[in-house]
Amino acid sequence: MDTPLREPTFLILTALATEPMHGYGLIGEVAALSDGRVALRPGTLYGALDRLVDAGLVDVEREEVVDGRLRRYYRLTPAGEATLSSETDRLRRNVEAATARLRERATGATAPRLAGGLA
Amino acid sequence: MDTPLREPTFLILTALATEPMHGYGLIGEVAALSDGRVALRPGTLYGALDRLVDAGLVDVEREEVVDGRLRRYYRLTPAGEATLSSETDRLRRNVEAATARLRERATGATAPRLAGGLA
DNA sequence: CGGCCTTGTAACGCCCCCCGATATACCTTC
DNA sequence: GAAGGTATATCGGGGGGCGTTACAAGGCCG
Repeated sequence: MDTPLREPTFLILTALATEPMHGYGLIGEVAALSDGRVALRPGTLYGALDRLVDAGLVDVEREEVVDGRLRRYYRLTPAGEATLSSETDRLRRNVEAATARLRERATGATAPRLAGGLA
Repeated sequence: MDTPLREPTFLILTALATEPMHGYGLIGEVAALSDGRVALRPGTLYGALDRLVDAGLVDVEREEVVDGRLRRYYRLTPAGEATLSSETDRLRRNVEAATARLRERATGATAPRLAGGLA
């Protein structure tokens, strides 16, 4: 998994950063994190969790049965924390670059810094 | 296009925010923007540009022939600027959420705010 | 008792991205 | 002046994450 994380995956890791949660609970947590913008469906969620477990970014902390339903609790691994951290940095740099250029544009500036500069 | 932009597309829009550029030039500009992390290949670039033009986020400003080679200059449209702006906001919120949780975790805090804490 | 809620499973298609190969016309090199 | 490299754009194949839909199974509520 050297591909950059997509939004659903990123938010799942973020949700798990605080404390372990079970799959279905993540649906609500991710929705809360994203102000309701990202509404995960089961197919998306469990597919992503399986991939994350395969990649070693997340593991199963425990399973319990509540009211006859299985609850499987997922937890962020140290590798998952490292990945979330570096992905966050990557996104932050992109946000800063875009913000700078949008601001520059808004003020009508006409002096590009990076453009075509270094071959 | 209500799907979130992926990184290559996002960086292309960011590169175009400063001034119109031709396709091949964008390869270098996106590389510079991302500190060399994102090295677009022609197939990726032009595919993305075609999709962006179809979506109305980018249009062709002009074409010129230099040294017998065609240069097609692409420009950010108002819709493209709006999209880039809102995408940037979205990313910023994600970055802030992840940063907060990672910091909370680093300091060993055990008081989640959003999480279904009372389970 | 019947229907809804909760939690997890399974199968299928789409779309974006990645890559490699190709076309062409200059410019350099010998 | 022919051969090869460079700049610029095009085309087609393939893969992986995500969305979607349907389904299973057992409690709770009316």
